Amino acid sequence: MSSRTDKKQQTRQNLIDAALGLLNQQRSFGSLSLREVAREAGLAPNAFYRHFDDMEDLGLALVDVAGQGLRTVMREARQKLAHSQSVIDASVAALFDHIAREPQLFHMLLREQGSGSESWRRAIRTEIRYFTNELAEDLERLGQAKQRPIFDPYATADAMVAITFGGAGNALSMTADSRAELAARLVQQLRMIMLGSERMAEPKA
Amino acid sequence: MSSRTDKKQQTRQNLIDAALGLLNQQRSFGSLSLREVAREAGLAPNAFYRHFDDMEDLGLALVDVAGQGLRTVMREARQKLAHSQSVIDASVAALFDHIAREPQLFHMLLREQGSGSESWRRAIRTEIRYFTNELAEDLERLGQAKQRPIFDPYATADAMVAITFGGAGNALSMTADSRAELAARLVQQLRMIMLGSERMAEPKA
DNA sequence: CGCATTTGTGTACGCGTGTACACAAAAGTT
DNA sequence: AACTTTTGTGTACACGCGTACACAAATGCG
Repeated sequence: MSSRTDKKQQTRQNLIDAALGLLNQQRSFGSLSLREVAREAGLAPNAFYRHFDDMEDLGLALVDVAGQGLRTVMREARQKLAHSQSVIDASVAALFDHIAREPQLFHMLLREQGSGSESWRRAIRTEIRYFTNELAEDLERLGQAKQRPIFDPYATADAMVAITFGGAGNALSMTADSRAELAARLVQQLRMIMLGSERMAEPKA
Repeated sequence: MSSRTDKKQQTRQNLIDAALGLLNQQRSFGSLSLREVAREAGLAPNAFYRHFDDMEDLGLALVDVAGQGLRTVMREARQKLAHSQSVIDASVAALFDHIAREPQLFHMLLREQGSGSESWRRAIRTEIRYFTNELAEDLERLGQAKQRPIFDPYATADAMVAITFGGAGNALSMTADSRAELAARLVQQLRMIMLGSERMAEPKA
């Protein structure tokens, strides 16, 4: 069975890839047209409706794909952790690798948090919160292991994520060299947050 | 003289206001049409060209307006500084005031950093860098005054700006209550950065 | 096989778009 | 007062858009 199901999945994927292919610094998802995406995917405009209700529906699918990719990166970063010097170095390196590999997905996730429909924005925020929560747990566990607890793990993780994603968003339109500089500065900034959070957790103060 | 010049400036301003009025969470600047803006401003479509070359030109004007507003807020924050407890509290409060007062301008500046033409993005980045540089100077001066120097003032200021603007971007789609919570967390996070930066500047370490 | 379902095509529609052109009314200039 | 310049209008065009409808080809199922 499922020569048909397979093919359907395939052209669905083609539509997703087509949309991603059209996204770059100049173009936001909101400016893509249904016909444009269908054309890019080699389909008649009407065939689009066999796979998605409308462009918003496609957009939600894209957020989903991007979110899965992000979570994969997190896992990779944790695996590398054992062999690397610090969580921070490993995480930043993994993230920047991912960005270099699939910039369009990040473009979506980072740069269109503020546009689009309500459900669209909520989906993106959910993905990022997911990311933040897992980092918060990591930080807390790590702090206990090191006997150096941190202050308000969620706020700390949130700050780190904000810095990292903000930086990553800027990295999208940079040369490889500038990216390396940015990554180095990011590491410093994350260290500041880490140290500051530890300091704020110290008794007395 | 200049009954004409005045009137021209006036309708130009009308076009700018019309564009801002059309911007909200759902609508990005890139999705506005020339006709739409002209309509909102009570003008025939063609009259648009008497004031701007095209929509991109209008966009650059908007960035300019937003940037001026931002710098004004900075100055206000510095003036309040003397009467307030900390730079951080004062700055965050001033910024959030401004956001509540003119959300559309911030929507533009914060949420469309990553879309639009090259010149558009560069203009926005320039405005933010301006902001960051002035903060860096403040931090350095303050550190010397307190005998508590900070580490790499620019990187520190950059981290603070990233956090603040990231938070401010999220605040745009929040209720007043949530905003207050967010502002409180922001203050904590900025303190972390401050403390961490001071720690990193400590000799030996 | 024969019929039903699914996936995709072609045509057609009404609409909003950017913008070109010709023109009107007002303001500035001499 | 006679002119030029500036600001805005009205009409018109070709285009891309979303989507409705009728139909073709392939696949799945009895």
